[in-house]
Amino acid sequence: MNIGDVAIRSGLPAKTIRYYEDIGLVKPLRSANGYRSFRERDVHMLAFLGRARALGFSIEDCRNLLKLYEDDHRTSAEVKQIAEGHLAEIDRKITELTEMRATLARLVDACAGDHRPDCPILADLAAPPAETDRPDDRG
Amino acid sequence: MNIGDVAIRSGLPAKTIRYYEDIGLVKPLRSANGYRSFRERDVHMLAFLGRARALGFSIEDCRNLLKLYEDDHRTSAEVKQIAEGHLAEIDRKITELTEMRATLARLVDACAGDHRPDCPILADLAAPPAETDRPDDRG
DNA sequence: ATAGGGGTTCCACTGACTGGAAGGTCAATG
DNA sequence: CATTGACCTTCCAGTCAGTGGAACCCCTAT
Repeated sequence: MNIGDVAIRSGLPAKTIRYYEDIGLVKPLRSANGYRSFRERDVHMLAFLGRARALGFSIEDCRNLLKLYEDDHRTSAEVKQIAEGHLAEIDRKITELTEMRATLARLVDACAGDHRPDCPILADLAAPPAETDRPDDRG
Repeated sequence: MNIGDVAIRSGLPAKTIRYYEDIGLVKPLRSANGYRSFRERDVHMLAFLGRARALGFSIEDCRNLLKLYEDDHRTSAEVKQIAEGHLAEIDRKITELTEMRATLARLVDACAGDHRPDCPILADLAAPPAETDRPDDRG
């Protein structure tokens, strides 16, 4: 099968598939005319990669997951460890974004958004208020 | 002031400060020996940039925010628009990550994580279950 | 013969830095 | 006066996961 058909069947752009070959994730055969020739197994692997990437796994995670997938002697513990690591990373990102969101939403809320130049958003970026809510907070 | 002191005062690595000069965000003077010479205003701008970046604003957003900050004729509406755009982007990312998290957590939960090779995580990546919960679903 | 719709390689670019090499400057010390 | 060490400089390469484009080859149909 040529790359165009594989792109359709795997849902990945042809460019991405070539890139995945470049970095050794798939190893399609070559036809006499130099075209890549994909077997069913390759298409399957590419679809696997597409789904793993959609879940946010890094390419290196994908490489390891694929290796485990192809390994009859794997243990589910190995797979789970990768997934848990990624889950922790996702949680870290969500936390970070949620904190950003809270600050930003507060500032946006405080901003009139009118024709005047006064702006709490810029004021905060220029010099965020010290945390002196409580009288005893670091003096 | 030399770049090392500015790095300490602004909280940004010297490398980053040089990069910010490279892309035109700050324009420090130069001493006779070729060293960058930062004024108070430069330090102030770099701290501003550091806080804007910490809120996740892109460099281009930062550039525009800084321009507005320095512009007496700005309107808070312009600032608010940038912030709201960024807020929407953050929300988009949180949504995306939350969806990934849900799927991944379900799979991790279903995985025994033991010595056996059977693994629902790999099974899902290989071929996610079709959405045929309801009998009439595209069946 | 030519047009088109495939395919190929290779290079450059993205964002926002970061690491490192090779070398210049300066204050303090022996 | 030479040297050490901490600072500074520029420039190049790498990160991550692709994406865009140029220049060119292959195959089929007309």
